[in-house]
Amino acid sequence: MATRRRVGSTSSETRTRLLDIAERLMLDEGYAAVGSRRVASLAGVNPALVHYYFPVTDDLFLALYRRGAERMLERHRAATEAPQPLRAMWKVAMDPRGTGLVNEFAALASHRKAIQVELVQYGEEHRRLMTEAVTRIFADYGVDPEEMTPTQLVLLMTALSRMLITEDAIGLSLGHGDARAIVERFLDRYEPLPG
Amino acid sequence: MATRRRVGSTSSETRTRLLDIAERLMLDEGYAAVGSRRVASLAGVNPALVHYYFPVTDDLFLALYRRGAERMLERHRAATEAPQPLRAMWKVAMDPRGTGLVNEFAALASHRKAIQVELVQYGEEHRRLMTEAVTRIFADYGVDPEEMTPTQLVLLMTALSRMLITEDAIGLSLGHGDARAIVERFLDRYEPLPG
DNA sequence: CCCGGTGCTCAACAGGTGTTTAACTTGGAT
DNA sequence: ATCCAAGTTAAACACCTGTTGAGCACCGGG
Repeated sequence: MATRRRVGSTSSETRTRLLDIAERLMLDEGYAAVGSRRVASLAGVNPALVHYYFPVTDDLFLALYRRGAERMLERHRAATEAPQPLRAMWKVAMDPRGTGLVNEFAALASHRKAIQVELVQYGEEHRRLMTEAVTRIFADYGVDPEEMTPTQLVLLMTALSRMLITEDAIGLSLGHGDARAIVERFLDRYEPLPG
Repeated sequence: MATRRRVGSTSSETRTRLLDIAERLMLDEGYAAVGSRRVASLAGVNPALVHYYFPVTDDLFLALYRRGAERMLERHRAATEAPQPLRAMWKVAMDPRGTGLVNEFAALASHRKAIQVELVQYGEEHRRLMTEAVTRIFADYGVDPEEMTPTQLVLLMTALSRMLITEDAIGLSLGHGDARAIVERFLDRYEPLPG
């Protein structure tokens, strides 16, 4: 029963190429456009090859998600070590590629249980790490928790960046300047720019 | 050329039922699950009937979107006339059904131009109306624009409610209490509860 | 009484999808 | 020189999709 078939190695260049294509497809046309046949044809290979590396399509999505999540985690970790860590974190959050993928996966998770589980796991870990980092930074800066708690800044950045990026993608930008100012006024107070 | 086929009346009960089913499907399984055949089978009718009311699938999506958008607009307009209008607006924004649909359509718009156009139009009108209402309310309450501008409150509510509802839907709620407090602390100041 | 329109179905076309099975090719180790 | 394993393909199965053209059943107005 269920003699598992051969599966391609994780370090294969082709595998990476397939993931790159799937990622671009997801950002350009949404998760519904991603599938073994579509990815295969864009890569100029046979659909069966996609299944050689990703036996079922959920495996493709999961691999894509994990790769993106780990990159994002690493970028945020690096941000906490920057000279102005809060600004660096905000910059990472405002990256259209990273946050765009997160948005797409959030939509996908609504009807793919395997993705949902992974999303929640990573989401909680990510939030925990961010909050811990901001807690240290706030202690350093002497931020009054009555003004803003670490959790609040983290969720504020997350919510605003997601909305701004989603809306920018469809060409809606009414009030975006004001929205950014919510976070940036806070940043100006605790991490003032040289100018 | 293009002899347009017969199209069912807008006031038909069946048409409304089809829209209701499409809406539930969209909320439960995401936009990718919505289509003429799927909707037809859930309604227990022939797929051709769906095309009788909605010649092509985009028509279904557009009708669904317009209905939802108008309902949402009306609810928000009613909220501005409530005794505590800011609280009422926040309550409307935090309704999972309405905001859930908005989220799903935002994802859909990325690869359906017709939807995108409609979404931007409605989005801008909605935001404008909300901002005007809040401007009047702020003038009434004497809110210092240094503390918060009307636009900022509108976008803050929108961004936070979208994120909270999206995440709740997949079972991620870390820090949500703190996030809600960002808005609710402001509400407490200007629209204090009786207790 | 029949005529026209409305609601609805049947059956099909044309295409897309995920997935599997077997087999081919190629390059390195033995 | 040969054997094996990895990368890759061709072909097919089974299914789901949007969409259409013709035609059915019914019902109210002439």
